[in-house]
Amino acid sequence: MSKDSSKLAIAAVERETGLPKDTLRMWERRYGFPQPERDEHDERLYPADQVEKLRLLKRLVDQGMRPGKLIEASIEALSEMLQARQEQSVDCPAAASRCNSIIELLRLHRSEDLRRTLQQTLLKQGLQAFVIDTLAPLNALVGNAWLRGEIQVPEEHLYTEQVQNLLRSAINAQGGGQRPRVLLTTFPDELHVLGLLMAEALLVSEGASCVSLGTQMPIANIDSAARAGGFDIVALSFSAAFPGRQAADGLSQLRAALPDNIALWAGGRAIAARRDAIPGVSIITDIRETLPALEAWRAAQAA
Amino acid sequence: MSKDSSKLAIAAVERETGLPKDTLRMWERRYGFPQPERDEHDERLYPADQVEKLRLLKRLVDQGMRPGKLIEASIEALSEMLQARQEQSVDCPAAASRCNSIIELLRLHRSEDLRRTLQQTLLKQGLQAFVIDTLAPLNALVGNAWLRGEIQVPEEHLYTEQVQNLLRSAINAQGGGQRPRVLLTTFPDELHVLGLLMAEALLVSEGASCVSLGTQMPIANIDSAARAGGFDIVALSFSAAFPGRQAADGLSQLRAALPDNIALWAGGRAIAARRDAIPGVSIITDIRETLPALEAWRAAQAA
DNA sequence: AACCTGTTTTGTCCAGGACAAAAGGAGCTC
DNA sequence: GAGCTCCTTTTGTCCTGGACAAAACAGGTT
Repeated sequence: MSKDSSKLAIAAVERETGLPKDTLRMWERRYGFPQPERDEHDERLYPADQVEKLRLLKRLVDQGMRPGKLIEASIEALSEMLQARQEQSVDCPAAASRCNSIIELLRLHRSEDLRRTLQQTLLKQGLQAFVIDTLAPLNALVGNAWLRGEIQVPEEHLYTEQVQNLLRSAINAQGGGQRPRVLLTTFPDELHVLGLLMAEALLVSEGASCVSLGTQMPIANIDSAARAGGFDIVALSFSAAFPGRQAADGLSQLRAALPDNIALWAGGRAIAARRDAIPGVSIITDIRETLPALEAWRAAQAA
Repeated sequence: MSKDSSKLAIAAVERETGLPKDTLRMWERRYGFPQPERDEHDERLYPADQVEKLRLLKRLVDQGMRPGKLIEASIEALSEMLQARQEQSVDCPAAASRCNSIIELLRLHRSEDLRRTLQQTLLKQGLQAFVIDTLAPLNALVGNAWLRGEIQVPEEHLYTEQVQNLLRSAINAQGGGQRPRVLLTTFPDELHVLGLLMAEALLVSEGASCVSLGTQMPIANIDSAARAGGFDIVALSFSAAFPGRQAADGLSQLRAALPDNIALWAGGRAIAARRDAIPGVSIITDIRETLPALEAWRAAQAA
């Protein structure tokens, strides 16, 4: 056997951890970690435990820690630091117990029960309350569990799939809609779709006419699509992991390109953290503010 | 103004074209194209027309052409070569006219009409016929139009979004299901989700119990999820763009990891092209074969 | 606290060399 | 002519080590 799949090549490590090859080499050069073995052609081979540590490092660095301070810590110490970052637990106890039982289903891979529970909760609460009071805290909990390594890739994907099925059913069932016409999408490096779908569900349920272009839309295309489609509002979504600076730059650029009569909304964690406002861009720091923002737009139009 | 956004840095070109930085530098070194300008710090700045040519080159290379033979051709010549690649048009004329009118809606960004037309077609044909006779040829046409540059990123995303909404509604409406239990997903470099959803829709409509993990699942996770969930079948989807060799390697590896009593199905263009069978893997060369394959599995179990 | 300003940290870029993996082609056999 | 093996060319990815901008930090001033 020539290949040992427990040791990964640098390209595989980039895929698995999200750390670019250049950064992996730089850390090795500067800090002495990672210290991959070499194959017979002098190419790096990363053992599984180093990849695991890199994964933890990446998560902490994305949270704002500096790699130089973390690099010597053990896997256990890094795990604990991630554990400690479970701030902002859900405030309402009823919502918390509801969410925890759902997470439990997820952890046990009880996909059919998960589907049914989500569906029943949606029917009981109605679409708007479901999105605001159940999905929003649930997303945060799943995100935290993921950061802490309590759930793995399959659980996280399963969750995303189930929620997508549910939200897209709800959105599809509404159809039509009047003003405002809203174009929803994300910037090129943003892959998370749930924030977008939650916003779309809320807006559609209030009679707005929404078109989603999904994730990863280049700025020039957002601009041209918004003009061509006669939209009133362009709404962007940013997950917690998105680099705040890049978001601010892109928003300024898009704002400059769009005509003045098209509003620009931006929502999500990456944006909420930055206090510096961008002129002409409405910042939606919490999903709850979506509907009031819609009200405000309609009121302004009536005047 | 220090930045001219019509010239892109190398990282942006990698994002826009999908060509890795290393490859961009190598082509420049070897073939003299692209020949980006440099900014004041000697960093590459790619003009928009070179980026456009790179985009066309990437598409042709993905189709199997060699970069060395194409690199000197003009943008117009490359466009024509992509035009020429519109083989395998839809055989049934009724389906063709249906599909072309849908593509026309897409091109005009008539998203609401598009949604309504798809929905009506689904109701008229029923789920199975809709997937097989409408979506499958439509996917091929949209893919070709995309390769030829007749439609842009926003149109392609809009199409994907609308079809996702529709299919996920249909899947979500069914619920439950009996044996076989099927786990659906794709390998790590595969992002296309529509093939997966189409397969899921077909299987669910015949009473199978499906769980989708979405796209991009590492092989080790597929294996563990399949064992933990008590699945009978693992079904993988490969789009036309997926490198056939990587698919074959991954399938062998997964087949070796999975216990014998879990079947492994693989479908999609990348697989259909390779005639060499992998022992223990069922190749589904056409979406139409999905339901017969299900029949066959049930018949084998009854015996 | 809010605002500058210099310093340190960190990531991305560059050049040019090397070589494995993939594709193409030539010659052979059935 | 299809299928096979072996050889050549093409192509992409990896390597090293240097450079420097951009971001984060720290310290002093208003």
